[in-house]
Amino acid sequence: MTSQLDTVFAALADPTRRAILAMLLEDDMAVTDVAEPFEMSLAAISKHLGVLTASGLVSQEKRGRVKWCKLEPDALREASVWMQGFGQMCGLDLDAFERFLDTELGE
Amino acid sequence: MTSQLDTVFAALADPTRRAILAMLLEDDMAVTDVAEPFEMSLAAISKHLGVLTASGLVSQEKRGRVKWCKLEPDALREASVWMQGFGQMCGLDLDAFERFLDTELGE
DNA sequence: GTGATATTCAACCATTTGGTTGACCTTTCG
DNA sequence: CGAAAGGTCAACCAAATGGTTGAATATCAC
Repeated sequence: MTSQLDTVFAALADPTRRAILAMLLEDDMAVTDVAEPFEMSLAAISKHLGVLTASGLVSQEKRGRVKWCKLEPDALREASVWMQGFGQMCGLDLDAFERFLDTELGE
Repeated sequence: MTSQLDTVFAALADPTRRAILAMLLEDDMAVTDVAEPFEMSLAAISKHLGVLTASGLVSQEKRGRVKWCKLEPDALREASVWMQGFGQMCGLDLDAFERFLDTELGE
């Protein structure tokens, strides 16, 4: 029973994967283009994208021979809500926070 | 050069460790008391606390034969900021977020 | 001092992770 | 058609992770 929190935090724990997410912030990208700036094999990047996809942080859609990678920021919500329970937001009304996220992120 | 983000997110990726953090939210605790509700050895919990301490999320202080564990919520800040950056880029209205925090935290 | 309590250490084990390479499949292009 | 481009798969490897035991180290209580 490995929760969404487990996989999302684990996905975020790797600097290469965080860099990929940052790149996808700009725009959707093909796997090859994601791999380009990194000094590791395409297969390695493909694995990282697999981890990100499994966590829900990225979605992939194949069009022709190109597989497009798209950021899915909604997957960060659960993790974000969990983190708000700590730190400077200690004592925050989590229900209200969730309602806030709902309106802000739409849906 | 393994960054703070790496270790913090990695620490958060384990459900046992998240549960420990939630317990420490209530109060400081001795290692043995932290371990009590879990169905694993004390040594395993000691290791988890080691991971949490290495990440800065927990500090430990030995008084007598008891080692007290204390939550360090400040260690979450960097990770929180990183995640908030995504919300920002993804269209989250940070001003509204700040207003939300103001009302939630009072004053 | 003896013994119980609190905690870590060391060795071990199975599994996962992050990377490599080379073969493979599909799609596009000339 | 044949060749190149886009990706994945499979096998392998080293290192890290998460757990176990049993011994070791302090400290406290009698």
